[in-house]
Amino acid sequence: MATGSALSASLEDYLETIFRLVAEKRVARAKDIASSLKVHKSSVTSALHALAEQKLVNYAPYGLITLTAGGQAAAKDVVRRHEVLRDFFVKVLTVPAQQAGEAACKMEHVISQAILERFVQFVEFVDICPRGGDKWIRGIGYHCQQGKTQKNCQRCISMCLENVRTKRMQQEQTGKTTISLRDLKAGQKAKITKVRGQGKVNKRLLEMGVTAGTVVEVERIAPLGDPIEVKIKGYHLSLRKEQAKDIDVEML
Amino acid sequence: MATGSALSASLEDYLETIFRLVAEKRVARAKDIASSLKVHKSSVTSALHALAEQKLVNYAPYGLITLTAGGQAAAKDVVRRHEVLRDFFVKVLTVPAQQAGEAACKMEHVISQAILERFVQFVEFVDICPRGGDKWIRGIGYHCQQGKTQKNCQRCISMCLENVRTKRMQQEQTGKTTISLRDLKAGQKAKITKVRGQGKVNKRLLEMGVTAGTVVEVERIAPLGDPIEVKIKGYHLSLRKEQAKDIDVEML
DNA sequence: ATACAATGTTTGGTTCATCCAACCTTTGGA
DNA sequence: TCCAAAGGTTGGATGAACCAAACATTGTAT
Repeated sequence: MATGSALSASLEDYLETIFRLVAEKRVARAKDIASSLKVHKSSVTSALHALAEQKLVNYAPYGLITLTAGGQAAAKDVVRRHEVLRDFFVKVLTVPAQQAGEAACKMEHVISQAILERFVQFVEFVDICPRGGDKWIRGIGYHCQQGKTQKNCQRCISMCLENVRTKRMQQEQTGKTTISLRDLKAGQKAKITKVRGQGKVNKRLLEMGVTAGTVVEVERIAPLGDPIEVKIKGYHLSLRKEQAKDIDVEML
Repeated sequence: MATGSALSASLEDYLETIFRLVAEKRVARAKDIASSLKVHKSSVTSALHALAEQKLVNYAPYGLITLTAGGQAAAKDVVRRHEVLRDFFVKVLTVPAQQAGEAACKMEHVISQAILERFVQFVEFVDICPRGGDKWIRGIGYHCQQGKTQKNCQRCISMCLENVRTKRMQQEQTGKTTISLRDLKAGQKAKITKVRGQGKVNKRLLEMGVTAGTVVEVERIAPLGDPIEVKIKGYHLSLRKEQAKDIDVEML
């Protein structure tokens, strides 16, 4: 998290691009970085020098370009800001994906930590609160595109209320509302109710934002069910089945 | 709107500051601009040269600093971006006013038109939709501050529904749901249902966003009820009583 | 009126971020 | 093996944004 001295917007862009390229093609080449960022190749060299000086990339002339541990962390932080913003634009403001990405690209460098967390919490709240939910979000979409509110705005609430009631009934029928994170399927969302693990691993989880009340979304589960990829507070996290077992959640 | 060539973030800041200072003290002095922006006074001089070259400020060495018509327009645009963002942060994300202002200051330079309008529409939607409203917003505040959802989230909906019903009954009792913008009091919000005026004045109104479906908020009414200051889509507008008479609205 | 303090401008220098052109390395064929 | 092209680097050069200190102007207090 603490990346030392603040990076310039430009260097953050380079870092982010290298991160994406490495994720995509295993290595980042100066030429690709240049064309991604639409700058001259010589600009890439200078940026690389600057990043190497701050120990964020492993750089040697004509050599392969990779991120150091610190660079990885800094890049992930930038990527997270990007994704949180893009998610918010797409999911809440219903902006087309491409536009959302472009906007996120610029805003990611200037958004403050506090506001960013609020965006995350906002999305979480919409997920959790029965007055929010996807029907409401669709209502926003309609409003934005048509410039007016849907006629059935009121009926919408009744439907929503009914949904809440139905869900509660289902929960009462199955008897338990709390299950383990391990038992979720890909794509499902849930709210964390308790983190039962102990020790330093647990502490690391807490630092990453895995705390009671947080909304977690399962992104992918590896073939044998072991590394479980989840998204929490805009972060992508990879959990072991062992860890997931000790996290209690409540379906939304 | 069309400000010609895009201004740099820095020049936008200077423009905005000059605008605020002029609004506040009638003249902008280099020293005040410098202290507002926390830059050296010599930087102000160079910025002023750049702005004068683009015909945005009236500048003569040692002379008074004022905005040209174009500068005024450009500055208003920046201020609008600032205010829309700040409003969103404060009203929707429940960020403390000062933080919201600081964040808006940075983001105002990089936000795209499209996203900005979405922010505006979002706030409008929350105003209009019975599922949104201030109770919901307070719910977000609670969620953000406490990290968890209010227990009475469901009860909240019922109350909201009741409010909607009550309001509808009130409207039925008074018999008319549509009144003139002229009849609103300061602080009241309403949704425009029809713009009855004609001619070029009307066209200008339409261009400013005074169209059916838009939410309007009365900010201030001058002593004799004539210039009515309203806020529409983040813009501050000053309307003559004559014009306001021809705008039909529906109380929210 | 004059001196001077407050304010504004110029000049020279720094740091970024970028480009261009010329110059090196590397690498994959012929 | 050798060499060309593809890729990467270096060394200016530019322009934006800034600062510090020297210099210029203005208005006002005596």
